[in-house]
Formats: sequence, C-alpha cells, structure tokens
Amino acid sequence: MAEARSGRSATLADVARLAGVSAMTVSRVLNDRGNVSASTRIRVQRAMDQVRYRPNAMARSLALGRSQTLGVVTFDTAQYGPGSAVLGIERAARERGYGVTITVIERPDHDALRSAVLSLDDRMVDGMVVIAPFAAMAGALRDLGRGTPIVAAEAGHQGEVPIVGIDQGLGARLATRHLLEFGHRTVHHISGPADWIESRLRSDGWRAEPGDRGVTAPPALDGDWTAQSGYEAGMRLADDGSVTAVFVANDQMALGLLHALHERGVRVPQDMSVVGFDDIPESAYFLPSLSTVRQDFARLGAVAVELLDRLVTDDDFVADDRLLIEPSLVVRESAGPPSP
Amino acid sequence: MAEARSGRSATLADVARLAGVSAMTVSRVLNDRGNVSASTRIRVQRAMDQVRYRPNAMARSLALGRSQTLGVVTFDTAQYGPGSAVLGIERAARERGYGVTITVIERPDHDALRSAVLSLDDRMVDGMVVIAPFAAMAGALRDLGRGTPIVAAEAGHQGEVPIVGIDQGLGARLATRHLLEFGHRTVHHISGPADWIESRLRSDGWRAEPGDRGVTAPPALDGDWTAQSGYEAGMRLADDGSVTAVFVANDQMALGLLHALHERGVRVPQDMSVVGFDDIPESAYFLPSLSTVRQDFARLGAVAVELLDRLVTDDDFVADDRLLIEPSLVVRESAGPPSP
DNA sequence: TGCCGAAATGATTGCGCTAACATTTGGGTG
DNA sequence: CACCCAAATGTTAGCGCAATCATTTCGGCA
Repeated sequence: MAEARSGRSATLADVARLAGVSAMTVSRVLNDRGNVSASTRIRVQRAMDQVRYRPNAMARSLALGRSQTLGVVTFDTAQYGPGSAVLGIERAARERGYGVTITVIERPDHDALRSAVLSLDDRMVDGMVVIAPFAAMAGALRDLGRGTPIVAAEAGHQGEVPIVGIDQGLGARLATRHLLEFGHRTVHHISGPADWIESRLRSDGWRAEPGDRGVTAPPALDGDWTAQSGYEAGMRLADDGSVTAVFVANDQMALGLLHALHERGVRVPQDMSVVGFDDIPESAYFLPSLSTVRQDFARLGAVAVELLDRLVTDDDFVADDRLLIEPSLVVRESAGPPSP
Repeated sequence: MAEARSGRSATLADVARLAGVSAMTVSRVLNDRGNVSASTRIRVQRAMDQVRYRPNAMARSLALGRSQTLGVVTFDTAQYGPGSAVLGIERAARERGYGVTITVIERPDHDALRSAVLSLDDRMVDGMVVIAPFAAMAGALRDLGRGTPIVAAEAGHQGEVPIVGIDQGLGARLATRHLLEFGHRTVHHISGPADWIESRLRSDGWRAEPGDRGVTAPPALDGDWTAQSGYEAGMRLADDGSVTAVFVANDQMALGLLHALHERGVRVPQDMSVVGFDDIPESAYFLPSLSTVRQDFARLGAVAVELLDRLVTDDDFVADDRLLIEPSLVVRESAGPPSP
C-alpha cells in the first residue's frame, strides 16, 4: 500500500497525504526552500522515498513557465563539426541542469528554421542554440524577432542573435601562414561549398593571410566537403607543376586530395604540402599524417550554453554580439618546405 | 489588439474569446475532432491566425498524459555508429510526429542509465530508444522493469527489452568470407574493446566463419576502436610474415593499420589484405580504398522508431525480441588474393 | 405544427505543480 | 503571563489544455 493510486506513479499530493502535510510543504521540501522544520522535512523525505516519488517535469514547467530545457536546432548531416557541437552542447547543458531537446531541419532555409524554432517554443524551452552554418540561415535568424533567448553557433555575423563560434578566419590564416613560412611562393586552396558560412570564412582567411608578402592568391578550387570533391580537385592540382602547397578547407577533402596525389605519384610533403581543417580523429593516421587546424567543439558547446544560461537567468544581461574561440594549428607530416 | 494579454503568447482561451466560442470548441477545431460546424470552424481558425495561436505542448502533455516526444539515451562519444544512429532516430521520429529529447550518459553503467531513463520519464516521454552498445548496459536495461516502452538499439541480447540492431555477426562473416574466398589460408583480426557488445559479436562472427574450411582462427589482437590502436596492432602484424589477411573491427582501426603497414613497406593488398567495418564516409579514400562492411544507420533509426511507435500506440502489441538489419559488404581495393 | 434525435456547443473538472497570500504555532520579551 | 514577531504550515488559485458530461440547436418527419 505504498502507492496511493496503483499504476500511475506517485504525485506530490500522494506524498503530502502520506506524510500528513499539505502539498505546499512537500513542494517546499522538494525545491529546498527554507521554512520547513527539520522534523517535517525528514517525514516528507521518508514519504517520498517510500512511494518513489519523482516530480513531474511537465507539470512543473507549466506552473513555472520554465522547463529547464534547452532546444538545439541543427540540420541533417553527419558532418563532423555540427555533430560534435551538439555533443558539446548537450554535455554543457547537462552540467548546468538543463535537458536538451533536438530538432533537426532537413533544409537550412527560412521556413524550416522558423518552424523548428516555433516547435521548440511550443515545448517551452528556456533557450535555444541554433547551429547555423549556412549563409541562408542568417536572414532567417534575423527574422525571428523573438522572446526566448537564442544563441547561434557556427554562424556568420547577422546582428540580432548573438553568435558563438570558432574563429574560422584565424584558423585559415594559421594554416596558410604555416605553409608560407616553409617558403612556398603561393598557397592554393580547395574550398568548401559556397553556401556554407564557414567555407567562406576559411577562404577569406586564406586569401587575406599573404597580406603584404606580395603574394597573390591563385583562384580556389571549389569542393563540397566530401572526400570525393577533394579527390577531383586533387586530380587537377596534380597536373599543375606550379602547385607546391594547398590549404584544404576540411580534412575529408584533404583525404581525397592525398588519395589523388598518391595516384598521380605526387609525393606529400616533398612534392606538395597539404594542410587541412577540423582535425577529425582520423587525420593523424592519413598517409601522410595530416597537418590541420583543430577546433574545440566541446568548448564551443560550453560557451554557447553558458551564454544562453546567462540570457535565460538574467533578464538584464546583454550578450556580446560575437564570441570567438581560437582554433589551433596541429603540425604533422603533410606539410614541409618546397623541394628546391 | 490582436493579442489578448500582450507579452505572453495567445492561449486557447484567448482564441475562444476572440472567436466567441468556448474553449472546448477551439480545442475540437485544433485537434480536428468532428462535430464542429463549418462556419464556426472557419471563425475559430481565423481567430487562431489572427493571434498567431500556437498550442502549448506542455499543457497538452499534462492533460493528455502523453507528450508526443521520444527520449533517446546515448553516451558521450563521437563514434560514427552511435552518432549516426541518433540522427536516424531523430529523422524517423520527426516523420512520425514525435519530438526528441536526448540524454547523454557519461559512463555506460547501471546507475547512469537508470537515472537517464528516470529523467526522461519525468519529462513524460512516450517511449525511449536506448543506444546500448556496452555489455555493461545489458543488465542495467533488464533491471529497469518499467512502464513506458523502451527499445534498445545496437545492443546485445538481454531479454526484457526488444532490440533493434544491425547483424554484426553476419557483417563479420561477410568480411571474413570475402578474404577467405580470395584464397587466404587464414584471416587475422583486430578486435574492438571487449566491453562493447558489437565488438564481441564481430569477433565471434570472424571466428565462426571459417567453419568447416578447416581453418583455425589465430588469436585476435585487441584494439579500442581508435586509429592509434589499429596502428599499434599493425606494427605487430607487419613483422609477422605469415599474415596475409586481416579483418579489422572498424574503419578507424583499419586506417591505423594501413598507416602502419605503409610505414613498414607492406603493400596492401599485394602483401596483405584488409577489410574494415562501418563504411565511414572517408574509407573510400583511404590508401588504398578500404573494403568494408556497410551499416545502414538511417534504417536502424527508422526501424527502432517504428517499433517504438507501435509499442506506444498499441497496448496489445507484443514486439519481437530482436530485429536485425542486414549489413552489406562494400568491395574496394584493400583486399585481394594473396601473393603466391 | 409539434416532436424527436443527432449534431453542435458549453460548463465543469482535473492533469501535477507552484506562487501568493492566509493562518497557525512557538518562543522570547517586558 | 500577555503580547508580538518570526518561523512553520496551510489555502486558494491558476498554468493551458482536453475528457466528460450537460445542454442547446436544428433539420426532418408525422
């Protein structure tokens, strides 16, 4: 006869009845509010244990207007970046006592984003992280004009919504500089797809780095993040005797490039140097191991959630437009000095 | 003057007031119940549009006892398998009108799993998918003894909870057979960590495949899924002249193996054949491209969610113990006949 | 024209919890 | 020992929605 109504799990009222107090007192014990005598507290706790009481999060949310849940909007991709970011966010959220509800959108367009955000709103999430690596999402984010706090991750600058990201431009410059410092006259580039913000930022960084070195960047080859596209670009680069160094916008494409170069008998790094971006776990074991730019996604998630938490908790808090995390260069074997 | 109470978003009561009907009628329109005249329906819909009404999912859940949300329990890893499975589950859930709440557990032990499941229960999820690739989780799953339906994915057999998975044993046999059919006398093996169920199943499949061919399997080398461990195992295999074929329990380790063999001057597939497992997107561009076993995680997610949906919807439904999806062999360049 | 039954609509109540206010209890103080 | 204040506890109401049952409306038929 532990449970009042068999079947359903015990409610706060059941506990109150069992402990011989009012529901309110149980609620106070539950939420560790003061003003409960030690003896009743113990009695209530005993009752809770006895019926294995678990507070109903929904009911609490409804009463409070808050859900202790954060929403994450991401899109349908197995890409390393977004996937890692979600994990980082989830972990950080959990550490701060939030649950996480995920909504995946199929296409990164205005309507899909809007409806994802609305559906998270319906679930009364306290805040959202939108992973928005597409240029097309910038406008959509701006148009939301909303109440519950939103933080964009891996996004470009669009005003309105605060951004948390890893400094793509800096990463690209680190990679390019690494190559230039080996003495390469110029650095070629395989870019990501044009509709990704990060792709543009990496290309911009690559183009900007030579600076006053008096080097003009050659035209970039367009990739689409896949190893396949890196392979195709590699086939073209292999035929161009003037190419001695390539900055590739991600590690998968760099893998494709390495594959193509190997097929063509171009040795890396002796004949051609390659630097990638992302530092996926595999890249240390490419042939040769890949010099690349590491992004700390766990950190990204932590920063995004911390920011969001503040926005949720403190009404007066005004967030910076932009929080950038510094990436770092990982030097391995795929880049070296040009052969004389 | 569109919204009744400025600030907060409109409630069903606001719509009712505006349309001049009772809340119940609005609810009927909302849920597309019958017994509403065309004219009132239109009037109500207009009112809804006017105040941009969005039903509050929490309130509905509380009233209904159902939340149209599925919970996913996974654990903290960037492994390709679990990550892909989560995506597949999310997509399938969305297609069936469910939201998804994710809980990541740090360690795959009894208590962590239990508390994750309880916390999802608190949120009144209608069902859960537990991604449980660790042997240690089997017992924990059995101990739950619960009310809301649970489906385990990528798990071993433990009774109690229905399992959805990809047939690891079959995959391992396909890989091993592929090598044997090239004429290799025996197939060596680099295994995954012993505490992963899938790791054991793959090793078992490998050991079983030779069957009556009269080949006895050599001892396996222990890996831990990382390319690093594959590399280390590779260093040992390279020194053993008798090894001509290796089945590696995942593609990352296969990559490490390829790296090690390359360093030692062992040619693949001429001197040694290699088959991996998973078919990660990169493996087609390894050097050489990797023959491997493909797992369809999207399908896995879809099957898991479909099963869960039935368990949720139909009280009388009794699930099969075990639903296995067939993996397929992807033949590329890393395996071939032994040199004479 | 009056009556009947089905369709349309409404009133009440409760899901499980907490905020806000009301009430009681228990010392310490003069 | 009465009084007062603070601590402890209880009461009421409401978060937004839907199930249940009650009531109204309306068309069809004798």
